[in-house]
Amino acid sequence: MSPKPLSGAKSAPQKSAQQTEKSLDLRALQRTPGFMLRLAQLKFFEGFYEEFAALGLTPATYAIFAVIRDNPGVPPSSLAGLLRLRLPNLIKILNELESSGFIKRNRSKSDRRAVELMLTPKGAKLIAEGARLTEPYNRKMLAPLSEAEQRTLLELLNRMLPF
Amino acid sequence: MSPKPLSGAKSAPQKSAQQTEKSLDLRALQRTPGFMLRLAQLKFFEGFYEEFAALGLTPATYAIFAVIRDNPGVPPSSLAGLLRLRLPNLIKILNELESSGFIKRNRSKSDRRAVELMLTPKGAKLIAEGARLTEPYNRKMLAPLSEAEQRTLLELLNRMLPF
DNA sequence: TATTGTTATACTCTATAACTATA
DNA sequence: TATAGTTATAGAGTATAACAATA
Repeated sequence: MSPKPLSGAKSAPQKSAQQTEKSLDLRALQRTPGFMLRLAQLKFFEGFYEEFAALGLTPATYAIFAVIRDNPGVPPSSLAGLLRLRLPNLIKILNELESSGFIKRNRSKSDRRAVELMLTPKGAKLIAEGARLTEPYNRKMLAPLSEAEQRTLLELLNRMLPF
Repeated sequence: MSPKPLSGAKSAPQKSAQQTEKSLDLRALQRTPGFMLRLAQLKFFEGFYEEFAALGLTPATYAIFAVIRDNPGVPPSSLAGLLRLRLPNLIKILNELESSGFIKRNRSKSDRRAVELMLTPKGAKLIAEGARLTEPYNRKMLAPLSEAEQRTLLELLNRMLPF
């Protein structure tokens, strides 16, 4: 199947005047996976802020909470590597989450340099509430695709990445 | 560029609380399209900077050049809407591209507020050189997928978005 | 000496308000 | 008055360097 045609076809050779947004030739960018991925990611992030604003969750904090929930004791360095955040930038977020009472830092007994991250009950409650919004949010974002296509998209993204 | 495994890869077994990066449970995030899209986009952008650094192109300037090339006379407002950039941020980039001699601004005859953007020969040459790198770059980024899967991914992304 | 976490800081990207010149 | 473009500026997000504590 070929990429969906534009809302307006390429306007013939050239009018010397300006183009309106609807009649632009965007085919080159539509065939550019990096550009389309950026637009898709923007759509998801904008939708996320709308959907999760009431809980105060951002895409970054949602991911942080989810990883700590599923991996209690995970150290900041692993978390940073996984989420593709630089450690100093993650530390700033962790400081806020800890001072707000959502997470707790324990020093490892076996290596006192290491930190073990845990959710507090307050943090666990927050991510549980967030998780309840996740399915309808994803469904809304992926609405133009059938359920089979949604699964295919997710599978292809996973295969593209070194997980 | 991939998150490097922590060097603590000693054969010593881990304590119950400590998680190494390799043994983390990431299934929740792997099932989260927004997170996977972010990782995929990061991969494409990092690869882009490596591949196009010699030309001085960034993902943003590449897209700007491509749209002006295919739509000479396009106004900044349409370009911004299309690329999901705020107009003031686009203007800054356009100022640099113009003072470097890659693009030209013409005032519209019919509406003297409006600006028509064009590539200079220097700009046309640059995007032509960039376009030659595009196919091998995309192939490299999408290497884990078959060609049919690459087409499917692109089609699904296009269908997800309001083009 | 090397590693984990942390602080400080700079740079890029993005967002908002206000100004200009035309309409 | 409204619109296209522009400027100035503030805020996120992201990057590197250096330090403290521990190994």
